[in-house]
Amino acid sequence: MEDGTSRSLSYCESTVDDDYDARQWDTREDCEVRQILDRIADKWSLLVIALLDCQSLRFTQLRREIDGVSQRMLSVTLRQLERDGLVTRTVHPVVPPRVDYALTPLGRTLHQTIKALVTWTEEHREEIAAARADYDARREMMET
Amino acid sequence: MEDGTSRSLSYCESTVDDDYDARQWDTREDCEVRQILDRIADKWSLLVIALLDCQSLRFTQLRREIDGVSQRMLSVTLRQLERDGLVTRTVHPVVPPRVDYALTPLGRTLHQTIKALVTWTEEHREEIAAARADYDARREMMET
DNA sequence: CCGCATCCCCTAAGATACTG
DNA sequence: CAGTATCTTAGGGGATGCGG
Repeated sequence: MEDGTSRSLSYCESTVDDDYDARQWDTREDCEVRQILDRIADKWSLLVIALLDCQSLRFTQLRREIDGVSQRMLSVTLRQLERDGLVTRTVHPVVPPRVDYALTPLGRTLHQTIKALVTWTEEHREEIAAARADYDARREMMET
Repeated sequence: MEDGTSRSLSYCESTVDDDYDARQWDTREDCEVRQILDRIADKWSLLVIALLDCQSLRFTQLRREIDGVSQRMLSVTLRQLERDGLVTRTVHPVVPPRVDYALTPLGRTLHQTIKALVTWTEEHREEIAAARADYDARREMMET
């Protein structure tokens, strides 16, 4: 886990307590936290995890539920989530083929957090819509 | 807000309480929740909000903190966050110019949720790393 | 038929240079 | 210093193919 660099401030819950630095965690692009964040904060990953709560869903079901996803991106996203140990992929050797996707226990812990994000969005969408309208109106004023 | 379609299940906090359907919210691509989610779950937006906790930061400070971001994407991201009412942009008319970015009260409520996501990532990064190694090892086995 | 992998195309992100 | 304008590149969408 340790790399050789001198800047080893990765995830410092650390000694500094009252020094409220913005960077409490490693912000380097190649750091593990950033990589994982980039993955789970992904547009499609988020939706997949949000949908796979308790139930398991088939590929086509997910495709139907997640409006706008291409089969390629869904495939890639599921593969990545499987690799990260967040989703299980179960192939049923039947005709026509049937593949079920479900959350792992680890994925289910993440689901809680994701759900909080979705809930936040639902609760504040009107405020955001208002802010956007306000911003756009202001800009229109400036233009003229 | 209402569109004419019959499928009006957008954001049903609704009557159903124990019916645990996967799709409790509108999954349509053009729906407001999806649009906002795509914005705040964005790679760079997430990091900006995570960094702007209590303090305000200047453009260049953010650029330094967020390793790997281009000035273009940082600029675009900040503009979007400002439009969404999550971030304030304060221009100080001095030479050299100074622009401070800070979270709005609304943005601060989102920060809590974002922080939870970062915390989750930090807490489970070893599990994910292990899952990845396991997955890769398996695939290597299959190949040979 | 379903679940993908592969191809091609195009938009959108990244790097660089330039301006108020 | 804090951005915009320009060019390049790579990642995502759409169609096709194919194995099961």
